[in-house]
Amino acid sequence: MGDVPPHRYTPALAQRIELAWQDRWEAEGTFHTPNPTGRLSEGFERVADRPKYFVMDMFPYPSGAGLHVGHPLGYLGTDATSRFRRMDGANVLHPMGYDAFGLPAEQYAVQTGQHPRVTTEANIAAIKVQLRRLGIDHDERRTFATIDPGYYKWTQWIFLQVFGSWFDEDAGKARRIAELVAELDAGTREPAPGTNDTGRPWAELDDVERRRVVDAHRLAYLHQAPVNWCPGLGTVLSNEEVTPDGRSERGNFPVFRRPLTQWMMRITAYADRLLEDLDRLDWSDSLKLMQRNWIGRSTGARIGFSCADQTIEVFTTRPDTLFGATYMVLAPEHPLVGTLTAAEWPDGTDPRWTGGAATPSEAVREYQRQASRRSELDRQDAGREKTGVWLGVSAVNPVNDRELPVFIADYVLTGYGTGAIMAVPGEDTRDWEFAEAFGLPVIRTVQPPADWDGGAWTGGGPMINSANDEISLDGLDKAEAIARITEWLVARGYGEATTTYKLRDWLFSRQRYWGEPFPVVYDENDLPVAVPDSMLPVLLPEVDDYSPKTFADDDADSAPEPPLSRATEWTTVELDLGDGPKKYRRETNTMPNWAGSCWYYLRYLDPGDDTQMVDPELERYWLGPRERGDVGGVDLYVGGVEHAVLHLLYARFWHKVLFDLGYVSSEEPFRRLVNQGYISAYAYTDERGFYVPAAEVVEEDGRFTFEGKPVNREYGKMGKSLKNMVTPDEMIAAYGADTLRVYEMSTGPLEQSRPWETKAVVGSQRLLQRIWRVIVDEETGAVRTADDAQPAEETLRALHRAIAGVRDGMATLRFNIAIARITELTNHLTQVHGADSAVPRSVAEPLVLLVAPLAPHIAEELWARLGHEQSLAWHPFPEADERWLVEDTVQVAVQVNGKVRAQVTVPADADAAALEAAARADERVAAHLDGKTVRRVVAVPGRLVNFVVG
RNA sequence: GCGGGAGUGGUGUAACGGCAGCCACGCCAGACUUAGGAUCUGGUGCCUUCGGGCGUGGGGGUUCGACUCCCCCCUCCCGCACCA
Repeated sequence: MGDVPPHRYTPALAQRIELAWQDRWEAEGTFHTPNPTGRLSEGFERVADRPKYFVMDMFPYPSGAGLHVGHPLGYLGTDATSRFRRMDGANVLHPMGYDAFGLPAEQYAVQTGQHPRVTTEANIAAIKVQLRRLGIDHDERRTFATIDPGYYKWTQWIFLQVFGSWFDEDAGKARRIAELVAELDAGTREPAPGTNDTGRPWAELDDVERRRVVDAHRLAYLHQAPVNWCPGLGTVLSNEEVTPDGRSERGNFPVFRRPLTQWMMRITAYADRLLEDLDRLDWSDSLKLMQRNWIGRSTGARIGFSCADQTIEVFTTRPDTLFGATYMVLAPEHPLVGTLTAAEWPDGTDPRWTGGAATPSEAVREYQRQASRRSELDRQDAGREKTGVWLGVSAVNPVNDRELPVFIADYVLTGYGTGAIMAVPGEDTRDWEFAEAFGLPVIRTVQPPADWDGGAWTGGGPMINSANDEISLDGLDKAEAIARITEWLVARGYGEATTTYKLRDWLFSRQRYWGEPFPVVYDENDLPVAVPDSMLPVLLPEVDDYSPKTFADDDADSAPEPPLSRATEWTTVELDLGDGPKKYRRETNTMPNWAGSCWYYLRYLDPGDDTQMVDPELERYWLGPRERGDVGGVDLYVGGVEHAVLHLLYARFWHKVLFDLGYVSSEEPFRRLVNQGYISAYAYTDERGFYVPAAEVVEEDGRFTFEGKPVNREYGKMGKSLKNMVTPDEMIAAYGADTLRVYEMSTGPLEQSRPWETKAVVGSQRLLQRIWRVIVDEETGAVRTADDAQPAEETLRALHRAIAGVRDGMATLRFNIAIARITELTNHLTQVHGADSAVPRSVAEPLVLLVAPLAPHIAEELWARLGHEQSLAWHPFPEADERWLVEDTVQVAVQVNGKVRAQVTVPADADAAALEAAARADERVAAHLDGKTVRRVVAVPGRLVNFVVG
């Protein structure tokens, strides 16, 4: 054991410093953020003239799985940002809460045999300890969990606002349901299409019928439809929670379609606004694109084809190709299939069309059976051979009376458009493939290029073969042709221009225990009734068995059984809802776990407010638009890209409803959003393919060995199964939290994913040790700065360059470049001022402040040792002085034909002529120019000179 | 298949259209040391006949000048995927 100087910045010293400062921050309420009004407004006068800055992480889900060093990455990024903005003069709100309802928490609880509240709260406590140990500057007064009754009371309240609203298509916004009723009563509005099954006028309906009509308008409505039933989880799932191969995102269980009555949220009403407002957000293009794709708006036309005495409605984005339709296809599940199917095959039916069956109905039945069995699982295979059968009938093309045989085929999906298509093999690849397989004709209506060698031509070109007695599209381009034919179809009553979306309404019911109960009861007519606000929250009852009834994974015929339905004392309730005490039946489904995360950012503003969801004045202050046309919202929201379509779409939807109803002044919840990268790690397998502990693998000459035996290196997620997990606790024990923070932030821009490399962490520790040594004498512990010394000019330049660089890195979330500039400054100081030359205080102090957002504990400690009594958390961040950013003299490169041949030193303000003269005076340049003709000279002041010679 | 993003030393990365590789890891050498897995200093893209030459996935182009802009191609990652 050698002599470590007694006052070196060792891991042990780092621990002591960190724990002490964490205590002090808490005791002094250093990170308490004052609100402009209300119960958290103490101290606001201190920050009243500051701009506000609301920075947030996607809150964690305390699932109980172990935390590794990748988890805090985003939190460290927002923490550095929050600390920087606070020092730089903003009133910063940086809160944290916990998303604690939902499947994983419940599953973990089931595994451990404990009540989900017990395990969830224990997990939350564990995360809190870790966040505190990392030194994160959350305002702990504002924390909450979605399972707190004081929180979910307002989740339920928001549900009731959604339930109490309808979407007025004319106004393009949500309105109160009472206004709908008033307009229906007054006769100024008719029920929306599809909301009145009776077919009788509103005035003639009885109370129950009227309520059914009204309920069908609501933004939250009960709907019987095929849903994603997951027997393995014992619950239904939203479309967003089902993977493309028909499995649950959580748990990877098979999912089946089966009809059920469930709560839905009418997010489709907001499809256009959700799509269009993306343009107003400061989000990455890739994220916006994911949302655009999910919403999936496509414009086209709806066209009716008559077939027997029915009309087959199709949706197409290419009405211009209508003359090229040669057959039609319905989805196997299409409702008209039964009615349209002919009694028998006409003579001479192509055997490929019959599926080998004796009659059309037999063929249809068999094909439907196959299709349902195949379901989602291998429908994904786009390259599969096209299959289908003919119904034995033909429809008529309204444009030319051509007979179009009608097929069913599983390449047409029930859920999209109208579930039926007109097939145009000439211009659609899928239709071409089907036509090939079934021997159907092709009519080209777009002229393919001369060298086109067959197949569907989906590109542009002039229209051909597209004329009848009344209209000709020939020669037109696609856009004109679409406009012309749509006009014709509308005029003749054959169709209309229309828009469809991939986005479906949001399935909002879950047959689970661990979620928010619906604030809804059912009356004697089985119609839903809102629980009055005064009776919120509807508390989640205690039950003996909170685990859901699950089934064999593949038991498609099983039916959901919500755990709450077993709480028989709870499910029926006597209430007086204004017409005397009556018995009601409670809703036994619970909300999906997305509900709680849809609006939590609003609750941070004052989680203790029991009188309202959010104080409008606080919302305006923290989230309101900054200027006309601004969407408002959280100033910086950091989280994983996996929430691109789930949480972020749902939260935007709720926010817009709240905006329409006047509860919030901002149009969007998250103004700027950044997806932090992931930390991955190498993993190693031995010759048997088993994972070996990654920490014990050694590298020699590019070879990796474990216990002397060679192993294979893989790269993947960090976790127990790959035996490559590294925890924050281990790293903090070995280096301290500040080192871990600096290391994680130094490995790249926040958005970037990166590999973990434990052996590189020491570099960050060395940096902090050097900074420590700049200020503290390792032998005596005394502060060794020179209080009155004037820094050398060179040192001042280094300092101000560092300040400018750190500010740039902080603003752009590229903490790696901020750290690089701090390192440069530190290295400069250690070089200029060796062991016996003190660093001027006027340089040491700004250095400490620059480091503070990234390594706050060591910075506070050094700041205190420099004699400051106050925490530096609120101290102004250093400003770069332009004077020291510009050099008096600069080195410029001299190029000859673009190649650097020399460096010359010139005054910084030297003009082009002076630059050229200086360059020509350099002997190496002269040598390169000797005997050649200088054709052109490019001299950029302060940058370079380039001689173009011939 | 469609759409998006990215390819820079052994590694993570950095470079307003202007000196490619800042900073760090690793590696090499030295200093202080009984010692070094501490610390400090120096070096470290490749090739080289030591003049220099070549280098940002490949190939073209624009430009006095391209990692950066444009076109084609390759590879990897992400998203969507029979969406009419």
